[in-house]
Amino acid sequence: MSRRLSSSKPAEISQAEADIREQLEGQPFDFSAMAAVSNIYRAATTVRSHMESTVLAEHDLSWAAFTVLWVLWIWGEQETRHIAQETGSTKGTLTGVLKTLEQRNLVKRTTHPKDRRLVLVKLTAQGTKVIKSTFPEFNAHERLATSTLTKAEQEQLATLLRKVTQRVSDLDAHGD
Amino acid sequence: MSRRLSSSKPAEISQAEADIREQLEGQPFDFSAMAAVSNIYRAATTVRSHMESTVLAEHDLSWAAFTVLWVLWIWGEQETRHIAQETGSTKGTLTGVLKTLEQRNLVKRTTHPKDRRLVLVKLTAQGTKVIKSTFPEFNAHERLATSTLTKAEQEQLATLLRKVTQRVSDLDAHGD
DNA sequence: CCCCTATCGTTCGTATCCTAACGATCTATG
DNA sequence: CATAGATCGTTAGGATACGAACGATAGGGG
Repeated sequence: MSRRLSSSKPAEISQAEADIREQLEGQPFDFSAMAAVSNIYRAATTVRSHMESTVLAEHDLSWAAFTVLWVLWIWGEQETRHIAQETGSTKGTLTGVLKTLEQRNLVKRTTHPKDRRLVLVKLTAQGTKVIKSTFPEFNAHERLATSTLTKAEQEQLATLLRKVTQRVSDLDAHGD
Repeated sequence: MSRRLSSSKPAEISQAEADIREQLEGQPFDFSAMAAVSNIYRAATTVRSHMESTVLAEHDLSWAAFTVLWVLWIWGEQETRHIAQETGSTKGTLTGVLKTLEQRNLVKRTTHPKDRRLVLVKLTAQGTKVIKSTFPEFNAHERLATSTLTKAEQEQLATLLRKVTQRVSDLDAHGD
């Protein structure tokens, strides 16, 4: 929500909490839940924009394009709908990304031989080359980004985040 | 990066790691760093879209508009540049958001009396009413989203994320 | 007192991404 | 077989956000 909730100075965070409680005039509210959500969002935008302006810019790839190449690289030829699931983007978005990637000769689209509604996507030799050279650099930046955490903390961070994602997905699905 | 890295099934995550290592052909890479970053991004988009489609849609507010109102509510009248810092959006984006909010009579813009380059923004009575009614509901959803974590885990999550954000900000600033 | 530089908010062009509507294709049912 | 319903990818339109360029304003140095 606000930079102050992501501050590295504990005093500033405490002060922010006090400021909020003052405005709320005694109404109950969950500060730790708010701090967690705020920081998820802040960290995500910070990391993403860092990646886009460094590694991805060098290789002229958008975040979405990189993710698509990566999924195809690791798991091979995929139907468009599965790529959408894996990358977390919608079909509509994917159409545009795949169009661009195909124009740049990084992926190849073919209609499924058994079901002509489906489209199969796979890396070209050029696409394989690009992702093979981009990924190690990308991962090096991920390593840098998390280098102030111990390995155990990195794993704990991922675990906690999975629980949040899972919980929200359940809420969206069941609507309760 | 991929849904599989955010899976709630440990076996699926382990399998994903194995698949990646296979493609990498022995090249070293940092899985826990990747898992952490992937899950930050996944959690952020999941939570944000949940908020936008529930609480914020009901009150007809975008994520950015909500954040602006919240900052003004807690910390009072602000210069535009400070709002940009707090909310983490650019000046250009903010101009648009503020324009919309002002048209809806939720905020009021005035030029700074001492420095005519600056624009001061504050909530109107209507704006105060809107954020006062929206925030408790927003916070309730934040509480729901993090309800599978203990309070200590929520705090730990925020702490770890702050370290990542801080680290990446430092990287961007010093360029090393 | 007058430029030179810096800073602020706005504007404009561009990129990304989502939703809704659509046509093509497949499948189940009778 | 024929047809109704479901599913897939594409398209079109709109919302959001960023960065660069710009005009207005302020403050320091000669």
